[in-house]
Amino acid sequence: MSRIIREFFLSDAVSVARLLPGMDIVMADGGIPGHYMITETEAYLGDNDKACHASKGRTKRTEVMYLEGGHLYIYFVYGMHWMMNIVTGPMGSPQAVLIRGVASYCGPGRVTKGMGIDRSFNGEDLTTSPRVWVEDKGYKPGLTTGPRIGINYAGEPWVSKPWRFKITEKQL
DNA sequence: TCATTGATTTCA
DNA sequence: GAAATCAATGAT
Repeated sequence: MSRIIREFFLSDAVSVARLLPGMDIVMADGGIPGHYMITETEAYLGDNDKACHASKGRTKRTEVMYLEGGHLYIYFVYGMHWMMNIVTGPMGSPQAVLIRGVASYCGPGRVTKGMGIDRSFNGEDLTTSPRVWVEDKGYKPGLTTGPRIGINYAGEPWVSKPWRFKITEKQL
């Protein structure tokens, strides 16, 4: 096992988002145990990025994004779906990588549902938590980049930033 | 394509 | 306190 160290998560969100696809999220206790390969991510650059929740200012919900990289940011949208993000960058820099997809699951809402994640994982530290962490399996998949989804409200130039990263080959 | 859904945020 | 918002999904 090779848990990703904190240093990795202290990079900027775009760099982390590029490297995460192909790695495994390992769920131990507290959720549905298993390995979940990340297949799709999106980068959110906090204060610079109008598409990021934190760009509007620090609130109770977004304050997790201001922690240093390696923490989970779990939040609820549309009354149905939990979204899973990994905070990146140093303390005080609200960046995060949204996990849009993992192997065997389709959309972002399904990720957390399938893994059994709930709000108790908000603020979880991936570098020290005994129940969830990320492993690098050494798999370097081909990646496709594209604009992010569901952020039209952010306006240009954010809507067209190629900050979405997806494994080229269809995994199932 | 459209209705549903509920935590969070914002306004009075 | 009450209303509007929203990084989506599933049914139609």
